Amino acid sequence: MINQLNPSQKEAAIYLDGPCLVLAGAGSGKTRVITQKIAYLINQCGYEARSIVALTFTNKAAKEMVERVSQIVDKRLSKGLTVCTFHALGVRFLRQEAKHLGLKEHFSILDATDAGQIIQEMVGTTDKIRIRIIQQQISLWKNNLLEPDDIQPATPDEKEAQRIYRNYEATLKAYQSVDFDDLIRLPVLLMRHNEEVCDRWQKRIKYLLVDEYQDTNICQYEWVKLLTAWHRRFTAVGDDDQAIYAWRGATIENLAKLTQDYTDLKIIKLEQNYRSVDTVLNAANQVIANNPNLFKKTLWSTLGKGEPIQVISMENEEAEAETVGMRISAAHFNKKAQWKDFAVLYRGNHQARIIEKAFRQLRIPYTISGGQSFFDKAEIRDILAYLRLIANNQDDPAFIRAVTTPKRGVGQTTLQHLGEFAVSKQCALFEAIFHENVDTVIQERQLKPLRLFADFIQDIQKRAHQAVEIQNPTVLLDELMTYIRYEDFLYEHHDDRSAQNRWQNVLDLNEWLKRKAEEDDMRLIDLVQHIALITMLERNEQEQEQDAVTLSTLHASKGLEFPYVHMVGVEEGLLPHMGKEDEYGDPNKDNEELYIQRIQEERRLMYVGITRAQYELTLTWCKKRKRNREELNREPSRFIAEMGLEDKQQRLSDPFKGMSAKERLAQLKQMIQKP
DNA sequence: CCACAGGATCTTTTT
DNA sequence: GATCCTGTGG
Repeated sequence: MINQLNPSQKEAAIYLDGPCLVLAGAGSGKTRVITQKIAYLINQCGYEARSIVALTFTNKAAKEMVERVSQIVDKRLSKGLTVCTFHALGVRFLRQEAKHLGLKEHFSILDATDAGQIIQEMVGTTDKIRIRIIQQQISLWKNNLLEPDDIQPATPDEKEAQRIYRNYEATLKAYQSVDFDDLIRLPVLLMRHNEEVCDRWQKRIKYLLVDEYQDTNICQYEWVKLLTAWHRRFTAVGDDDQAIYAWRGATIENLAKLTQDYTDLKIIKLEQNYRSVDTVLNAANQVIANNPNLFKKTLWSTLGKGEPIQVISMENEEAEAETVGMRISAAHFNKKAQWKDFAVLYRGNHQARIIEKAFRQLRIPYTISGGQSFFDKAEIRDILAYLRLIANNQDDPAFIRAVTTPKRGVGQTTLQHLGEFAVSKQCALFEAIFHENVDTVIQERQLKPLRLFADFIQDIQKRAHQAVEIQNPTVLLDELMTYIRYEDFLYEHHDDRSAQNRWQNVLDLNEWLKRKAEEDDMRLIDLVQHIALITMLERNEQEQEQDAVTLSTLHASKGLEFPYVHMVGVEEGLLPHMGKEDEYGDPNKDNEELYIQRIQEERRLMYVGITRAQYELTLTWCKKRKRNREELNREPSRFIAEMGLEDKQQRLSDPFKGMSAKERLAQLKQMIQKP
């Protein structure tokens, strides 16, 4: 098995003497190295699977890795192997060590939306931009392992944010909740000042592998360092040219820091690309050459020269979507390629909508990867609020959502009274209902629906905590659905088509929960925490192998590859993306250093996009694009110039320009007949 | 005191 | 197109 690797890959896979950094260019087979290394550890070196941990950033990457490991390692031997995201390991860690942090085992995990709402109340404003800024600031502080007390506020805004941060922390504690950042931060804090816990985890993980290392933030760096401090055996795999999560606190400096912190660090470069033809690779290399880089590397491949890259200018975004669809359609028939050989990549999620519309009209099957999460849908959040409340009745946000959806005669004012009462009694909203003096603030008439609701939740709760065999999750879920009459609720509030759609989502969620509960032998309440980390509903095996064009954001496309790639909206302002000038603070003062760094990150994003293509790459940009109501004139992205496409042949204008629907169709037919 | 209907306002990227 | 916010009716 190991023999199928090239010399550098092999070296990376079998190096075990100490810390190891693998600098893996795009398409250089880094997943292969990681999976082979895991196999090597288990098959050749006698490591127990349970003592190996591999960390990724996305569930998708984790899932793929699990699959690939299972192909090369015997099932019995790979049992107990941990391959998951940083955050998922964080959940596992915190559940196990909850008591050391004054946290209950079934703490809630708040997503960004929940956190935003909490902050909104504390700031006392509806200004969404301001809330976002504060939320981001707090998140950044957390990712840099800064406690409220560590912060020396330089501006009034920062002082305000610090105040909120303190307040926010206290609120989370009261809710028995943690946010996404805490899933990494709290384990670090605990390991730092609890020797017993620290020791236990250090000895439990005998080998650690980290994927996409360039996307780690300070907190994650520290966690890796702590977890491996005892044996110092780990492999980090990354590519500084593909770092695209600085906005989330990730810092490429972590790669450099590694060389400083570990003087015996073994650095291995993977430079052979197994994915792309020369034209694609050259374009990628040319673009990224405009960025400074930490480690010099030159990608090469042996897949041949390839077709020239095409750049097409479009009149507007409708034309763009339609033309891309038609080109894909034509290529699908001409090249006898499958739909799934094509991808359309874009900067922002909102761009997907118009492409979807065009694809539906053209009858092109597609799947959207990334983008709006299944778990962000209102109906899903509703159901999850119930589950969260059942798992943790101190979760006030979940309580508020559940008790008001569907409406059961509990409104704003009642909740406000209950809230004030709960604050005075220092208890959760849910607990306040059962407080003996609650009738002093809430009239009997308002109290009745509250009590009814709380009794029901308590009943389910009691049974949900029992062992799996006694109380099947299926029974509890079905009972919950029946009690809250959610299907009726949906039909009362939406037209039939929409309601049916939403109800189907709920059924899908239920199916998923039931299946998962059975697979992993878990109780319903144990599953709730895992859901918080999942962005997309994992489809069944058959469904995910369907033949369809992939629509994806550039961010979500990392790690994927496609024979034919279209990147749309390659325009100044969109890629590189520019924030609104008048957002906050003055744009002139917006310091230059920051601007340069932002452009560099956008350039890496462009690089990621280009390197997704195996054989053919097409870039499109629009001369006009609608933004809100105004139609703006646009210019091609600077990155197009940077690719150094001198050949004028590569620059085309929309082949369907100015045509009527009928003419376009005729043109398409012609394209299909004549390659 | 509660619920709903219609209007304005967005849209970077994600665990 | 979807979510928030506001004003009006039950």
